[in-house]
Amino acid sequence: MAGHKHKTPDTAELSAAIRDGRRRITGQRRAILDVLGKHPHPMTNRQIREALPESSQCDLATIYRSMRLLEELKLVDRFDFGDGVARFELAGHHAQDHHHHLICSRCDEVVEVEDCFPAELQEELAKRTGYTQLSHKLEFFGVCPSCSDSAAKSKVKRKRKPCGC
Amino acid sequence: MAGHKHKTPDTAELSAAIRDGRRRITGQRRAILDVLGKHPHPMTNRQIREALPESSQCDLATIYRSMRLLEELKLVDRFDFGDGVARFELAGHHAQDHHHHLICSRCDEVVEVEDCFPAELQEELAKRTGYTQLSHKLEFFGVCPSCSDSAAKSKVKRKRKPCGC
DNA sequence: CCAGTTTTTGCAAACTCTTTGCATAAAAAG
DNA sequence: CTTTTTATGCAAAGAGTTTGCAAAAACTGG
Repeated sequence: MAGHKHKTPDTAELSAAIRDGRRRITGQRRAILDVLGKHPHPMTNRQIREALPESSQCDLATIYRSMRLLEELKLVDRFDFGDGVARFELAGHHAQDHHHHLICSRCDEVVEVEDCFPAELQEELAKRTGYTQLSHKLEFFGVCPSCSDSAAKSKVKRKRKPCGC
Repeated sequence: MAGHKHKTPDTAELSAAIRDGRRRITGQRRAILDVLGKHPHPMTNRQIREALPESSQCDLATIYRSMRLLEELKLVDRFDFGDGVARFELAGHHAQDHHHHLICSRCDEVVEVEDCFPAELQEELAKRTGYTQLSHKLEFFGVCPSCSDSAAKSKVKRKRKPCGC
Protein backbone atom coordinates (compact mmCIF):
# COMPACT_ATOMS: atom_id res chain seq x y z
CA MET A 1 0.00 0.00 0.00
CA ALA A 2 2.64 2.46 -1.00
CA GLY A 3 2.68 5.31 -3.46
CA HIS A 4 0.27 7.83 -2.03
CA LYS A 5 0.09 11.28 -3.49
CA HIS A 6 -0.65 14.36 -1.50
CA LYS A 7 -0.10 12.46 1.68
CA THR A 8 2.52 12.00 4.29
CA PRO A 9 4.56 8.86 3.75
CA ASP A 10 3.46 6.36 6.36
CA THR A 11 5.84 4.80 8.80
CA ALA A 12 6.38 1.84 6.51
CA GLU A 13 7.58 4.04 3.68
CA LEU A 14 9.64 6.09 6.03
CA SER A 15 11.37 3.11 7.55
CA ALA A 16 11.84 1.57 4.13
CA ALA A 17 13.68 4.67 3.06
CA ILE A 18 15.64 4.87 6.24
CA ARG A 19 16.40 1.19 6.70
CA ASP A 20 19.58 0.93 4.66
CA GLY A 21 21.53 3.48 6.59
CA ARG A 22 21.49 3.21 10.35
CA ARG A 23 19.17 6.14 10.71
CA ARG A 24 16.27 6.30 13.10
CA ILE A 25 12.64 7.16 12.84
CA THR A 26 12.16 9.91 15.34
CA GLY A 27 9.13 11.86 16.37
CA GLN A 28 10.62 15.04 14.99
CA ARG A 29 11.26 13.58 11.57
CA ARG A 30 7.77 12.19 11.41
CA ALA A 31 6.34 15.54 12.48
CA ILE A 32 8.32 17.38 9.85
CA LEU A 33 7.09 15.10 7.09
CA ASP A 34 3.63 15.55 8.47
CA VAL A 35 3.82 19.29 8.19
CA LEU A 36 5.18 19.11 4.67
CA GLY A 37 2.39 16.74 3.78
CA LYS A 38 -0.16 19.38 4.63
CA HIS A 39 1.41 22.20 2.68
CA PRO A 40 1.10 22.37 -1.09
CA HIS A 41 4.12 24.61 -1.64
CA PRO A 42 7.77 24.63 -0.65
CA MET A 43 8.42 25.72 2.93
CA THR A 44 11.45 27.26 4.56
CA ASN A 45 12.91 25.58 7.61
CA ARG A 46 11.61 28.40 9.74
CA GLN A 47 8.11 27.98 8.36
CA ILE A 48 8.28 24.29 9.01
CA ARG A 49 9.21 24.90 12.59
CA GLU A 50 6.38 27.34 13.09
CA ALA A 51 3.97 24.86 11.60
CA LEU A 52 4.97 22.03 13.93
CA PRO A 53 2.33 21.12 16.49
CA GLU A 54 3.14 22.08 20.04
CA SER A 55 3.56 18.45 20.92
CA SER A 56 6.43 18.11 18.45
CA GLN A 57 8.26 21.39 18.68
CA CYS A 58 11.92 21.08 17.89
CA ASP A 59 15.05 23.05 17.42
CA LEU A 60 15.86 24.77 14.14
CA ALA A 61 19.15 22.90 14.02
CA THR A 62 17.23 19.66 14.10
CA ILE A 63 15.15 20.78 11.17
CA TYR A 64 18.22 21.72 9.20
CA ARG A 65 19.73 18.32 9.92
CA SER A 66 16.51 16.54 9.14
CA MET A 67 16.05 18.28 5.83
CA ARG A 68 19.48 17.21 4.72
CA LEU A 69 18.70 13.65 5.62
CA LEU A 70 15.26 13.66 4.05
CA GLU A 71 16.72 15.19 0.93
CA GLU A 72 19.31 12.43 0.68
CA LEU A 73 16.59 9.85 1.17
CA LYS A 74 14.68 11.55 -1.64
CA LEU A 75 11.70 12.09 0.62
CA VAL A 76 11.80 15.83 0.04
CA ASP A 77 12.88 18.12 -2.79
CA ARG A 78 14.87 21.29 -2.29
CA PHE A 79 14.01 24.48 -4.10
CA ASP A 80 15.65 27.84 -4.38
CA PHE A 81 13.49 30.89 -5.00
CA GLY A 82 16.49 33.12 -5.29
CA ASP A 83 16.14 34.89 -1.96
CA GLY A 84 18.87 32.95 -0.25
CA VAL A 85 16.56 30.70 1.74
CA ALA A 86 16.19 26.99 1.09
CA ARG A 87 12.68 25.64 0.66
CA PHE A 88 11.44 22.07 0.81
CA GLU A 89 8.51 20.16 -0.52
CA LEU A 90 7.43 16.60 0.12
CA ALA A 91 8.59 14.44 -2.78
CA GLY A 92 5.73 13.08 -4.80
CA HIS A 93 3.48 15.71 -3.35
CA HIS A 94 2.46 16.86 -6.78
CA ALA A 95 1.40 14.97 -9.85
CA GLN A 96 4.81 15.41 -11.38
CA ASP A 97 7.68 14.77 -9.09
CA HIS A 98 9.79 17.09 -11.21
CA HIS A 99 8.22 20.50 -11.45
CA HIS A 100 8.92 24.19 -11.09
CA HIS A 101 7.27 27.26 -9.59
CA LEU A 102 5.95 30.66 -10.49
CA ILE A 103 6.46 33.08 -7.65
CA CYS A 104 4.88 36.50 -7.25
CA SER A 105 7.64 39.01 -6.70
CA ARG A 106 5.33 41.20 -4.67
CA CYS A 107 3.53 38.87 -2.28
CA ASP A 108 5.45 35.61 -2.68
CA GLU A 109 2.37 33.68 -3.72
CA VAL A 110 3.41 30.44 -5.39
CA VAL A 111 1.88 28.54 -8.28
CA GLU A 112 3.02 25.07 -9.22
CA VAL A 113 4.23 24.86 -12.82
CA GLU A 114 4.36 21.71 -14.87
CA ASP A 115 6.13 23.24 -17.83
CA CYS A 116 9.73 22.23 -17.98
CA PHE A 117 12.78 22.95 -20.05
CA PRO A 118 12.45 20.79 -23.20
CA ALA A 119 14.30 17.51 -22.73
CA GLU A 120 15.47 17.46 -26.36
CA LEU A 121 17.13 20.81 -25.96
CA GLN A 122 18.78 19.67 -22.78
CA GLU A 123 20.12 16.53 -24.43
CA GLU A 124 21.36 18.59 -27.30
CA LEU A 125 23.11 20.84 -24.86
CA ALA A 126 24.73 17.82 -23.25
CA LYS A 127 26.04 16.58 -26.59
CA ARG A 128 27.23 19.99 -27.64
CA THR A 129 29.16 20.61 -24.42
CA GLY A 130 30.25 17.11 -23.51
CA TYR A 131 28.75 17.51 -20.07
CA THR A 132 26.92 14.51 -18.65
CA GLN A 133 24.21 13.93 -16.06
CA LEU A 134 22.51 17.19 -16.89
CA SER A 135 19.90 18.66 -14.62
CA HIS A 136 18.54 22.15 -14.29
CA LYS A 137 17.10 24.61 -11.90
CA LEU A 138 14.21 26.67 -13.22
CA GLU A 139 11.83 29.02 -11.48
CA PHE A 140 9.54 31.71 -12.84
CA PHE A 141 8.81 35.10 -11.37
CA GLY A 142 6.05 37.56 -12.10
CA VAL A 143 3.28 39.60 -10.57
CA CYS A 144 0.22 37.68 -9.51
CA PRO A 145 -3.27 38.80 -10.55
CA SER A 146 -4.23 40.26 -7.18
CA CYS A 147 -0.99 42.18 -6.86
CA SER A 148 -1.27 43.68 -10.30
CA ASP A 149 -4.83 44.72 -9.46
CA SER A 150 -3.94 46.53 -6.32
CA ALA A 151 -1.77 49.17 -7.92
CA ALA A 152 -0.98 50.04 -4.35
CA LYS A 153 2.59 48.87 -4.21
CA SER A 154 2.74 49.13 -0.47
CA LYS A 155 2.97 45.39 -0.12
CA VAL A 156 5.55 43.14 1.35
CA LYS A 157 8.53 42.96 -0.92
CA ARG A 158 11.24 40.39 -1.29
CA LYS A 159 14.56 41.29 0.22
CA ARG A 160 16.70 40.31 -2.71
CA LYS A 161 15.63 40.57 -6.27
CA PRO A 162 14.95 37.06 -7.45
CA CYS A 163 16.04 37.18 -11.02
CA GLY A 164 16.54 40.19 -13.21
CA CYS A 165 16.87 38.13 -16.34
CA MET B 1 31.67 54.77 -30.06
CA ALA B 2 29.51 52.82 -27.70
CA GLY B 3 28.33 49.24 -27.69
CA HIS B 4 31.51 47.26 -27.25
CA LYS B 5 31.30 43.59 -26.54
CA HIS B 6 33.76 41.74 -24.39
CA LYS B 7 35.16 45.01 -23.19
CA THR B 8 34.99 47.21 -20.19
CA PRO B 9 32.57 50.08 -20.67
CA ASP B 10 34.64 53.20 -21.14
CA THR B 11 34.30 56.19 -18.92
CA ALA B 12 31.84 57.78 -21.31
CA GLU B 13 29.48 54.86 -21.04
CA LEU B 14 29.97 54.67 -17.35
CA SER B 15 29.23 58.30 -16.78
CA ALA B 16 26.29 58.15 -19.14
CA ALA B 17 24.82 55.42 -17.04
CA ILE B 18 25.64 57.17 -13.82
CA ARG B 19 24.71 60.71 -14.81
CA ASP B 20 21.02 60.62 -14.02
CA GLY B 21 21.40 59.77 -10.38
CA ARG B 22 23.90 61.76 -8.37
CA ARG B 23 26.36 58.92 -8.33
CA ARG B 24 30.08 59.26 -8.83
CA ILE B 25 32.65 57.60 -10.97
CA THR B 26 35.20 56.32 -8.54
CA GLY B 27 38.43 54.44 -8.98
CA GLN B 28 37.00 51.41 -7.25
CA ARG B 29 33.97 51.20 -9.48
CA ARG B 30 36.10 51.54 -12.57
CA ALA B 31 38.44 48.84 -11.27
CA ILE B 32 35.59 46.48 -10.57
CA LEU B 33 34.17 46.88 -14.06
CA ASP B 34 37.65 46.37 -15.36
CA VAL B 35 38.01 43.07 -13.57
CA LEU B 36 34.62 41.90 -14.77
CA GLY B 37 35.58 42.89 -18.29
CA LYS B 38 38.44 40.45 -18.21
CA HIS B 39 36.50 37.50 -16.92
CA PRO B 40 34.19 35.56 -19.19
CA HIS B 41 32.09 34.05 -16.42
CA PRO B 42 30.15 35.28 -13.40
CA MET B 43 32.32 36.15 -10.40
CA THR B 44 31.54 36.28 -6.72
CA ASN B 45 32.26 39.46 -4.84
CA ARG B 46 35.11 37.73 -3.10
CA GLN B 47 36.61 36.66 -6.42
CA ILE B 48 36.27 40.17 -7.72
CA ARG B 49 38.13 41.53 -4.75
CA GLU B 50 40.93 39.03 -5.17
CA ALA B 51 41.21 39.92 -8.83
CA LEU B 52 41.56 43.65 -8.20
CA PRO B 53 45.02 45.02 -8.93
CA GLU B 54 47.02 46.03 -5.88
CA SER B 55 46.63 49.62 -6.88
CA SER B 56 42.87 49.41 -6.56
CA GLN B 57 42.31 47.14 -3.60
CA CYS B 58 39.12 47.86 -1.78
CA ASP B 59 36.90 46.67 0.99
CA LEU B 60 34.44 43.87 0.46
CA ALA B 61 31.65 46.14 1.68
CA THR B 62 32.50 48.52 -1.12
CA ILE B 63 32.22 45.73 -3.63
CA TYR B 64 28.85 44.70 -2.26
CA ARG B 65 27.66 48.29 -2.50
CA SER B 66 29.11 48.72 -5.95
CA MET B 67 27.51 45.60 -7.29
CA ARG B 68 24.11 46.77 -6.15
CA LEU B 69 24.65 50.07 -7.89
CA LEU B 70 26.03 48.53 -11.07
CA GLU B 71 23.15 46.11 -11.13
CA GLU B 72 20.64 48.93 -10.87
CA LEU B 73 22.44 50.74 -13.65
CA LYS B 74 22.21 47.57 -15.71
CA LEU B 75 25.94 47.50 -16.14
CA VAL B 76 26.16 44.03 -14.61
CA ASP B 77 23.88 41.01 -14.37
CA ARG B 78 23.39 38.98 -11.24
CA PHE B 79 23.36 35.19 -11.30
CA ASP B 80 22.62 32.54 -8.74
CA PHE B 81 24.28 29.18 -9.09
CA GLY B 82 22.37 27.78 -6.16
CA ASP B 83 25.20 27.76 -3.67
CA GLY B 84 24.04 30.81 -1.79
CA VAL B 85 26.60 33.17 -3.28
CA ALA B 86 25.75 35.96 -5.70
CA ARG B 87 27.74 36.13 -8.91
CA PHE B 88 28.06 38.98 -11.38
CA GLU B 89 28.91 39.33 -15.01
CA LEU B 90 29.47 42.44 -17.08
CA ALA B 91 26.27 43.20 -18.99
CA GLY B 92 26.68 42.77 -22.71
CA HIS B 93 29.76 40.71 -22.13
CA HIS B 94 28.34 37.90 -24.19
CA ALA B 95 26.61 37.83 -27.53
CA GLN B 96 23.24 37.52 -25.89
CA ASP B 97 22.61 39.74 -22.95
CA HIS B 98 20.11 37.24 -21.66
CA HIS B 99 21.72 33.86 -21.22
CA HIS B 100 22.18 31.02 -18.79
CA HIS B 101 24.97 28.75 -17.59
CA LEU B 102 25.96 25.13 -17.35
CA ILE B 103 27.99 24.51 -14.23
CA CYS B 104 30.07 21.44 -13.41
CA SER B 105 28.93 20.12 -10.05
CA ARG B 106 32.39 18.71 -9.40
CA CYS B 107 34.81 21.46 -10.36
CA ASP B 108 32.52 24.47 -10.86
CA GLU B 109 33.67 24.99 -14.43
CA VAL B 110 31.16 27.17 -16.24
CA VAL B 111 29.94 27.14 -19.81
CA GLU B 112 27.81 29.91 -21.24
CA VAL B 113 24.50 28.65 -22.59
CA GLU B 114 22.40 30.41 -25.18
CA ASP B 115 19.46 28.07 -24.96
CA CYS B 116 16.58 29.61 -23.11
CA PHE B 117 13.15 28.63 -21.92
CA PRO B 118 10.85 28.94 -24.96
CA ALA B 119 9.17 32.33 -25.01
CA GLU B 120 5.91 30.90 -26.33
CA LEU B 121 5.67 28.54 -23.40
CA GLN B 122 6.35 31.35 -21.00
CA GLU B 123 3.67 33.51 -22.53
CA GLU B 124 1.26 30.64 -22.39
CA LEU B 125 2.12 30.20 -18.75
CA ALA B 126 1.40 33.88 -18.16
CA LYS B 127 -2.01 33.60 -19.79
CA ARG B 128 -2.87 30.42 -17.98
CA THR B 129 -1.98 31.79 -14.56
CA GLY B 130 -2.86 35.44 -14.95
CA TYR B 131 0.60 36.44 -13.79
CA THR B 132 2.24 39.33 -15.61
CA GLN B 133 5.77 40.53 -16.22
CA LEU B 134 7.12 37.01 -16.30
CA SER B 135 10.81 36.30 -16.06
CA HIS B 136 12.72 33.21 -15.14
CA LYS B 137 15.83 31.93 -13.55
CA LEU B 138 17.44 28.97 -15.29
CA GLU B 139 20.78 27.29 -14.76
CA PHE B 140 22.04 23.87 -15.80
CA PHE B 141 24.21 21.51 -13.82
CA GLY B 142 26.18 18.50 -14.91
CA VAL B 143 29.59 16.88 -14.92
CA CYS B 144 32.13 18.39 -17.26
CA PRO B 145 34.15 16.22 -19.65
CA SER B 146 37.36 16.37 -17.67
CA CYS B 147 35.63 15.54 -14.41
CA SER B 148 33.83 12.57 -15.87
CA ASP B 149 37.14 11.35 -17.25
CA SER B 150 38.94 11.42 -13.98
CA ALA B 151 36.81 8.83 -12.25
CA ALA B 152 38.77 9.87 -9.22
CA LYS B 153 36.07 11.65 -7.31
CA SER B 154 38.51 13.18 -4.93
CA LYS B 155 37.93 16.60 -6.38
CA VAL B 156 36.71 19.80 -4.92
CA LYS B 157 33.01 19.62 -4.32
CA ARG B 158 30.36 22.25 -3.99
CA LYS B 159 29.22 22.94 -0.47
CA ARG B 160 25.54 22.88 -1.19
CA LYS B 161 23.99 20.75 -3.82
CA PRO B 162 22.93 23.03 -6.63
CA CYS B 163 19.79 21.41 -7.80
CA GLY B 164 18.69 17.87 -7.29
CA CYS B 165 15.95 18.15 -9.87
C1' DC C 1 10.43 -4.99 29.65
C1' DC C 2 15.18 -3.83 30.87
C1' DA C 3 20.15 -2.71 29.90
C1' DG C 4 23.50 -1.63 26.39
C1' DT C 5 24.70 0.64 22.17
C1' DT C 6 24.29 4.04 18.73
C1' DT C 7 21.95 7.80 16.69
C1' DT C 8 19.46 12.31 17.61
C1' DT C 9 18.34 16.33 19.79
C1' DG C 10 18.83 20.85 22.08
C1' DC C 11 21.66 24.46 23.06
C1' DA C 12 25.18 27.47 22.20
C1' DA C 13 28.74 28.89 19.49
C1' DA C 14 30.74 29.41 15.04
C1' DC C 15 30.61 30.38 10.01
C1' DT C 16 29.55 32.55 5.65
C1' DC C 17 27.47 35.91 2.97
C1' DT C 18 25.54 40.35 3.10
C1' DT C 19 24.13 44.79 4.99
C1' DT C 20 24.69 49.04 7.72
C1' DG C 21 26.36 53.06 10.87
C1' DC C 22 29.64 56.33 11.15
C1' DA C 23 33.76 59.07 10.73
C1' DT C 24 36.97 60.05 7.07
C1' DA C 25 38.37 60.33 2.21
C1' DA C 26 37.41 61.36 -2.42
C1' DA C 27 34.68 63.27 -6.26
C1' DA C 28 31.97 66.83 -8.32
C1' DA C 29 30.60 71.76 -8.37
C1' DG C 30 31.49 76.57 -8.09
C1' DC D 1 40.98 75.87 -4.11
C1' DT D 2 36.87 75.68 -1.22
C1' DT D 3 32.46 73.82 -0.52
C1' DT D 4 29.14 70.26 -0.85
C1' DT D 5 27.81 65.70 -1.39
C1' DT D 6 28.65 60.98 -2.23
C1' DA D 7 31.84 56.87 -1.39
C1' DT D 8 34.91 54.22 1.20
C1' DG D 9 36.97 51.64 5.13
C1' DC D 10 36.26 49.59 9.28
C1' DA D 11 33.75 47.41 12.58
C1' DA D 12 29.61 45.62 14.04
C1' DA D 13 25.26 43.62 13.13
C1' DG D 14 21.94 40.38 10.64
C1' DA D 15 20.27 36.26 8.53
C1' DG D 16 20.68 31.55 7.18
C1' DT D 17 23.10 27.47 8.03
C1' DT D 18 26.40 24.33 10.25
C1' DT D 19 28.69 22.04 14.14
C1' DG D 20 30.59 20.39 18.92
C1' DC D 21 29.10 18.31 22.84
C1' DA D 22 26.51 16.46 26.67
C1' DA D 23 21.96 14.73 27.50
C1' DA D 24 17.92 12.29 25.57
C1' DA D 25 15.70 9.10 22.62
C1' DA D 26 15.54 5.07 19.50
C1' DC D 27 16.95 0.58 18.24
C1' DT D 28 19.06 -4.18 19.83
C1' DG D 29 19.48 -8.20 22.26
C1' DG D 30 18.65 -10.39 26.17
